[in-house]
Amino acid sequence: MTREPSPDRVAASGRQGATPSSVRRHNLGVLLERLHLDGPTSRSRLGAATGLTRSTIAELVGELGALGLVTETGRVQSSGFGRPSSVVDVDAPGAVVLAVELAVESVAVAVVGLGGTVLASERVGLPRGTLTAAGAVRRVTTMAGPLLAAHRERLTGVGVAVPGLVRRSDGFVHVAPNLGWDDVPLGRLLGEALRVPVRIEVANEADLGALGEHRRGAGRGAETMVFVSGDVGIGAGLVVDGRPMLGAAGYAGEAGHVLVDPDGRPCTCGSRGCWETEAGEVALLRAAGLDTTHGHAALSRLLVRLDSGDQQAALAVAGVARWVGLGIGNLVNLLNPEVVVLGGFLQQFHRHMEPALESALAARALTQPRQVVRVVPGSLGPLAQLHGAAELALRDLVLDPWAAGAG
Amino acid sequence: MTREPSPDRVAASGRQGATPSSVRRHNLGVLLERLHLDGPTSRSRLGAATGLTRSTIAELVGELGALGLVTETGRVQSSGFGRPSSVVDVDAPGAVVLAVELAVESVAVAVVGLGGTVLASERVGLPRGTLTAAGAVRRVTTMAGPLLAAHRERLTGVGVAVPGLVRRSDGFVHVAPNLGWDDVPLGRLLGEALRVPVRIEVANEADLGALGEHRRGAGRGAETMVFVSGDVGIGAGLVVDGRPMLGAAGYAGEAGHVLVDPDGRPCTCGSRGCWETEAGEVALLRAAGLDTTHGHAALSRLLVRLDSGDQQAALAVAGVARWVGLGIGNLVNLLNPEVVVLGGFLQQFHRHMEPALESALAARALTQPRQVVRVVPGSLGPLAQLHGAAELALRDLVLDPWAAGAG
DNA sequence: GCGACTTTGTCGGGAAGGAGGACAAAGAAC
DNA sequence: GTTCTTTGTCCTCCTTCCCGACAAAGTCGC
Repeated sequence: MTREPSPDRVAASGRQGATPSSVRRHNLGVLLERLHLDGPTSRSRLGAATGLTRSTIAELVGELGALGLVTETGRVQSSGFGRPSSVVDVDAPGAVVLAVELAVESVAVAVVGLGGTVLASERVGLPRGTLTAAGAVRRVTTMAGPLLAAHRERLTGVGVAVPGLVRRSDGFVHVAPNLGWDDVPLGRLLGEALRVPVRIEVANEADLGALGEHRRGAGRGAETMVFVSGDVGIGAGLVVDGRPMLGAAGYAGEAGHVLVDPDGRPCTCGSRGCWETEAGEVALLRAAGLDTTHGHAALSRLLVRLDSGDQQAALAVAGVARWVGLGIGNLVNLLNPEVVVLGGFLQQFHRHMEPALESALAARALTQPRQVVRVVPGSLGPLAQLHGAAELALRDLVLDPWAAGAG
Repeated sequence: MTREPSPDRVAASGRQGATPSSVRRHNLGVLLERLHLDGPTSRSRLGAATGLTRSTIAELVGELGALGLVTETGRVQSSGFGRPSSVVDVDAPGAVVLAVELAVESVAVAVVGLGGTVLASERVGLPRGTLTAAGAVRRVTTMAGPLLAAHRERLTGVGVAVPGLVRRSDGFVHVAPNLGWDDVPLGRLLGEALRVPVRIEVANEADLGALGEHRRGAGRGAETMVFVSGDVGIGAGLVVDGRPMLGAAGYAGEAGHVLVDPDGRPCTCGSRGCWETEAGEVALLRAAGLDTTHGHAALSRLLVRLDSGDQQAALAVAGVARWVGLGIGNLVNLLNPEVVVLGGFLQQFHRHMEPALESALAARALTQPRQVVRVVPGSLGPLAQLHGAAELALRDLVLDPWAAGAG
């Protein structure tokens, strides 16, 4: 019987001790993470960024190359003087993941490589409220097949975004109100249908949107960021100290159900005066006098009206924008983020909402934090969640290339 | 000219590479942190917790002993079988810090050693509103002198808790509304007055209360925790992934100024309907028909009434407790903490507030998170901030014993 | 009480990884 | 073309931890 690495050694919760071999793994991870997030650089810049010497960088880059994860291509003359440094970059198709987004009115699937390169993708629209769990699994399987064809060998993970409360450990969806799902073992179902020998990570849509915008979009480089996703409901994804903040059970970021008005309208959650009842899609459509049951189509009509200078529509949007600003003020006072990134319909309507939003925010947010916070629309649009799902699925590999690459 | 450790090597923001010597520093830190937080253990348990071997533990413990930070005393027979393991513990007076709390009605100073041992402490009460910045500095200096006498040699830091917005880098107090302070360079002033050759860390009172309760009190071991400090205002300190969450500018946790009622009373911050106008000390005293300007004394009278079964007082407290619960519901929905720890007057009144608070919370918090969150009174009482200040001041030493011990 | 067994501490040898310095290579500036 | 600067490679050395053997110090069963 071969001795496993002594289970009682791993049991403890606190920080672990470091060993020479863990140093190597750490350093490989640092290098790959940097390339993955910041794109190609020279070896010398890698050295400067990590504090490692040229000898070490050379050996580490060599090992990453042997694992098929990075390539060294041309040269760059960079800072004028001296010998040009050779450029090292991730080998995008060297390790790929399948990114999936299950949304209320669409399903999207993409194959994403290292560095966040989208190698192939497809999105299909659906009438709202028609996506069953079984249907979603079938659809994802069908769509993924051809996209994966060329990459099956190098598939290292699957990431799935779902608009609901998810248990990360096994991808169990406790509830997804806007899909009408309850207690769906999505991780297991997808595993059985996809038949891929890799881990399937399921996570909340707003959390992955936050991850996507933080790594690849408008929140890039921020230490602390809040992503506010305006879909049917409002959800938030939090990034703290550069890392996703999930909460004890993974349910952090339910900003839509923060109380903003004790006398407000009843909410689907059973309470009343929740932020999303005042600032959500339904509130916006109702304010504009539009049918509240047809989502994206109605929003598009509203956008057209705004662009054509419809004063009544502008007023309706400003009224909702005020509530959006008040709610963001709450987030700012509580979390003091560097940047607030807006997703979903909040991103689409940002330029129309900005004045009312900013003035409500200025009234609510304490003076000092107000000086630093920026509220910006996301830059990835509907791809934010897919990029987040890809980042989630790639995480193990990027943090520990040797362990993940060997497996 | 001696070469500094090459500044451009440290410039980068990302994760740094590891070297053999950084491994040693990391491991020393892991060991000391574990002893500091969890108290005395056997060498073998240290090994099991950190994943390091006996040989390594022996050498590391030896080095920590040589630095005067840990001691090996008796033995313990622990698990019956086998040779008893010798017990290793921090040497409490081996490294001490000065912990200071500047509050609205008192000033407290303590000398705290490794492991959180309070070696000496003193607190003096003050009439509300009489503490000037100069007065605070003078008083702290006077109080610290005799307390420090026996420990000056081993002083490694100073931590200061202030009820205001503080810039951590240099201890500049932007504003402390309840002290009536604006733009006070407290860090510099204390440095000039105390004349100690160590770093002076100034931080927000609620942030340090959170740190104290997390390391030594009711939040021990929690990965995610919210500390709600009910003083004149309401402030929160957040712990995320076991570490303090400060926000981009260090102003995170201003929960008192989260909007809970658009039609609420005007707040000192210039807005209206903030949580603290409905759930703060003033709201509580007003609801009970007491003078709102005498703080602690009035609160004590109210507590006496409650204990004597005064129905009117109980009703007034329940009314405020409802708002406390609603606000905590917001924090829970947003952050999904494992535990919410109440400090200040919220701790004192917890048993009287509990029913109304819990029922309001249950109505607001989403079902799922509600299953796991606990709302408990702090266990350190007025010492929470001092313990937090001590932890802050000891942090550098605990994380890197060699570097800090050598300095 | 005595031996068997178990766990812990110590010591010496070994391995892994990164640092440092010498040297060659590759361009820019003059 | 020469000089200067920076980069890449190679080799040796140093630090740190691991491993295995052995001694030490208890408990348990008889």
